[in-house]
Amino acid sequence: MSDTAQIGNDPYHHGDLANACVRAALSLLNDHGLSGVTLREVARCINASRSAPYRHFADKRDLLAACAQNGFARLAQLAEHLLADATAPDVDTVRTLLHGYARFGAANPHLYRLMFASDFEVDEYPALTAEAERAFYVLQGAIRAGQQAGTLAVDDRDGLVLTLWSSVHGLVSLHNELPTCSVLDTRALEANLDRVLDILLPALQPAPVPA
Amino acid sequence: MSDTAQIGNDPYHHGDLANACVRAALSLLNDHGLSGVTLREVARCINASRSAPYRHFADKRDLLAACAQNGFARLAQLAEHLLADATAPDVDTVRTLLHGYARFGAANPHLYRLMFASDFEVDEYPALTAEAERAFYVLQGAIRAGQQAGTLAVDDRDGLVLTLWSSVHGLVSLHNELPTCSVLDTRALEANLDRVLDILLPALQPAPVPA
DNA sequence: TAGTCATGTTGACAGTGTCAACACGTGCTA
DNA sequence: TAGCACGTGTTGACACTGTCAACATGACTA
Repeated sequence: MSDTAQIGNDPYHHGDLANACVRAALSLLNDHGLSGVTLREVARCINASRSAPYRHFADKRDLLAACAQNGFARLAQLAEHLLADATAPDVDTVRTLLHGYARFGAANPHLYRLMFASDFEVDEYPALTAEAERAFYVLQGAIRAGQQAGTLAVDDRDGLVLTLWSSVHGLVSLHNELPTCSVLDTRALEANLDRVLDILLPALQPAPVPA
Repeated sequence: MSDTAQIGNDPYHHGDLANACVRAALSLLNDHGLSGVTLREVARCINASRSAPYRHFADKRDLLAACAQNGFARLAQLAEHLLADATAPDVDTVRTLLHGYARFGAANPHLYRLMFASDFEVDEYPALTAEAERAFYVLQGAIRAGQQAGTLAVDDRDGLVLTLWSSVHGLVSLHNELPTCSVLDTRALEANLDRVLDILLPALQPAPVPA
């Protein structure tokens, strides 16, 4: 049994239609927003017939869930990449990580909204939820590693990671959805993110070694 | 010129169809989510014809924007109510205010998503954006009043209000959209909110008077 | 009294998600 | 080697949607 799909040889059978659908949908989403993502338009983009996607996705929601999962996967990949060579993460490492997160959200506003505001039920799409966790685990793991290495302070207030996560997500969401809101003070996303992190990250700064 | 619309006397003219549309749409949104809001279904709910809403709303987006604006108005009203008899807001006042905010978001998840994730352009719907600001002004005003009254500490880190707002909004969003996410630790929204506020609000606690 | 205007209705159309029925090609099996 | 089953892609069809033009209704006004 050959598990390598043949591509291009067969004018009738596409070869990798599922991935092609996701890529086309992501492209439409990025260019024209959610309302621009149409099963028929997706099919047109990949030169397939209207209902070809139905061989690979139960319905439109199913395709959109695959797009959201792709987004979470890329977000987690980005986070992992930003931490690749940080054996002892410090405050700056965490700051860099969260800036990368924010930049991803700002660069892909429609996808970000699909990921975080499309009520895919958990039991309906467990793989999606699992993928969504990955990026969080990267942050949590980095903080734990830093704390073990002594490059990050141990903070006994157990809500710090939750607060970090909530505030960064909330800030990205506000910037994407209500960009003129006065609380944002007409500043750029990353400038505001620094304002937020200046408040939250000192708690992770290790105390200087006493003389 | 009588500005009081007569209601019910005329079987042909409705009298207050615009508000009836918003109410019906909000009800459908609450009960069946955004996909359950259909202009035709809205019209059915209020015993009007398919395209009656078009006399009061340019298109479906326009009606949805009115729903979102209604949501922001009610949110601001709630915040103002919670502050009604707080002449000198203290940390507990702020905490109560933010709990009210969170409870509203959790009680109306579909509406909350419509309010914060539906890219209504600012120049397209200036009234919506203005209404969205109101709730924020309530928080900001309360904090300033408390600082003037001495019941809240003056915090010179100018991102504190932004951090509060972002983290509460982000937390509500996470709870509504990814309720099983491990960062939420299977706790209830308001329990998690307290975890977040335990980290952020001490900065607003006035120092005890030195002996 | 006639007419103007806001408001509500009906008919129509293109576009959409979805499904059943059919077509194609690959690989297994008798 | 012949036949068949199955995964994959296509076409026809249907109900539903947003939207608009044309028309109806009734209240106010010159």
